[in-house]
Amino acid sequence: MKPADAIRAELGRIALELGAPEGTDVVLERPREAAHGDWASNVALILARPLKQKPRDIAEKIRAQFRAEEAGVATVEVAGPGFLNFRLRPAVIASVAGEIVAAGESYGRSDVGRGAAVNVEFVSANPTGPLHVGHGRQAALGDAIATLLEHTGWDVSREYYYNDAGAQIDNLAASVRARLLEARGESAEIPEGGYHGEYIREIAASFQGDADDLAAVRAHAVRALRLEQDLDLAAFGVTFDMYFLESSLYEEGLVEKTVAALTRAGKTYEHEGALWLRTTEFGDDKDRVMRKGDGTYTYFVPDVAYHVTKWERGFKRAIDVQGADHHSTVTRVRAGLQALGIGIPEGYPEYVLHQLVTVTRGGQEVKISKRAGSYVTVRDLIDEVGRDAVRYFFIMRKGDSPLIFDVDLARSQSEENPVYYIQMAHARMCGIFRVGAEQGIATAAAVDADLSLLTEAEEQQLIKALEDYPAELAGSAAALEPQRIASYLLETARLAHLWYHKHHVLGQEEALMRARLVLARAAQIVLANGLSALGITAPERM
RNA sequence: GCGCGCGUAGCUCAGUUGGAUAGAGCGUCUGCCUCCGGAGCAGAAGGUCGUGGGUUCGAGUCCCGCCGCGCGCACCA
Repeated sequence: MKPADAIRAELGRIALELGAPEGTDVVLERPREAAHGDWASNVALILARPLKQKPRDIAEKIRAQFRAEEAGVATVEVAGPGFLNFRLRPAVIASVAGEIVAAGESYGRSDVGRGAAVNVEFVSANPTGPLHVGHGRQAALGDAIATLLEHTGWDVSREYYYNDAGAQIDNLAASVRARLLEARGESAEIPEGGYHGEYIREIAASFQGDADDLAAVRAHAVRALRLEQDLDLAAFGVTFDMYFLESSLYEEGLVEKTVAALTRAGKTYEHEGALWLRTTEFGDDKDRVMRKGDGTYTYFVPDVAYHVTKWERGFKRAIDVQGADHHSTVTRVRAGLQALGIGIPEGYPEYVLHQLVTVTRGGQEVKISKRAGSYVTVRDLIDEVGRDAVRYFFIMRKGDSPLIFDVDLARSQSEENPVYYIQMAHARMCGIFRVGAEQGIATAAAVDADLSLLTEAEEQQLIKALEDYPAELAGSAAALEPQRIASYLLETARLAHLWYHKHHVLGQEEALMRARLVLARAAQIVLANGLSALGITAPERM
């Protein structure tokens, strides 16, 4: 049993004895001030109201009844308005290092998801050009969220939705055709809203067939760009379980079927030649057109049909990672799903929206890529700074905030670069074992070492951080916020560097060295597990 | 104008879902150090958490108003 669990159990027992209501949540947290101990609890403050007593009086009673010895606690203090501060025996803290080494790769994982199926949809770019940095942010966020969910017991399916049926695909086809005609010596204009990038010329050049056969041009262009995007994703190391084509919704009649179901449910009406959905019944500020006067559907209708398939495919949760410029779809898609009245939960799907990405080099904003013309591509970034740095930078800020991608910092091999700093901490831990082996020292991180020797302040601090990893992972996954793990890793790396610089492992007296080897291994494991949850490699040397 | 998001140290940002005296890195200042791996360590200065109210034992965190910035407001996607 972990130290915190022992305290929690003891607090729970006493709370019940004092007459606390059933289900009182005993919360333990890390005090901000080190002077306040290793763990603190606010139970006494929580119980003040139901017990109709002063918080400090309750705290005193709890302190009096607390069996410190059994819980591994050295001191219990009542502080401030009624907090209980606990200080653990150093040996109890140190013992955690052994548990981490014993758990290894599985350390930090949990089973809160109980194997339930979750669909995580991300990137979902239109096949009209190479992936841009916004897609990159989605790829990094989506993949990390998916992995975090896997590490907390969910059965995750990564999905990519190709909008291959809309007007923008017509623009793509027309753009390529314009280049084809141009090559044939005819004057041709890229249409309004068309695509001007260099890649359009490349696609035109690789087209073999009749330039007047627009359907063939279109099919060729979509195929070429899907391939292109696959290469972008491969370079990023992201793989999907499912690629879903918007066009298949039409081919299989699912759009029609959804419209019919909505009509049958009585949630639609005809007005001025169009078919409307009563989205105002579900929180929208005005009703929305589903079928336009020309008989075609507005974009959110296939989106609703698509999400119905997610539900019908058995996904208890669906998470969509999108740019914040799409936030207007949230209400509409959810409204459509609710209007169907088929038991889909209200918050389905969940959305993770992110703000814009700005790329800077030398302090100046970079806007242009050679091939894409008007925007920086994911591939440009990966080629320049590497996959790991791109991933870390894209998730180190919460999605709600705009992201500035500093290329100079991302490629820098210095400790100012957070990715480098974290990976370096991992490599250093590995280095201890490598150098030890080279010197012929037995460096097995044996869990039977006497861990009570790990009493230095830096050691205790590092171990406490390592102990927090499972809770950080669970919190990060629950909130769908990978940046928490990014921050956590940075702080943990800092503590690992600090310890490494101050206290040597190799060359110490045997028993102490054996204990420190366990700590080095524990730190290595946590850093590696955390990096892997973010889709970043943990090099053994750099 | 309406909707969503953001506003925390000179700069870049954390802030564990409402806890105690709001933190880190960079930069600045002072003093050490040259170690398994490229520098690091100790300390200092730096804040009205945009602003004004509210909720309560307690607010950076929740609610309302205002200011500023971003995004979206189509029978486009």
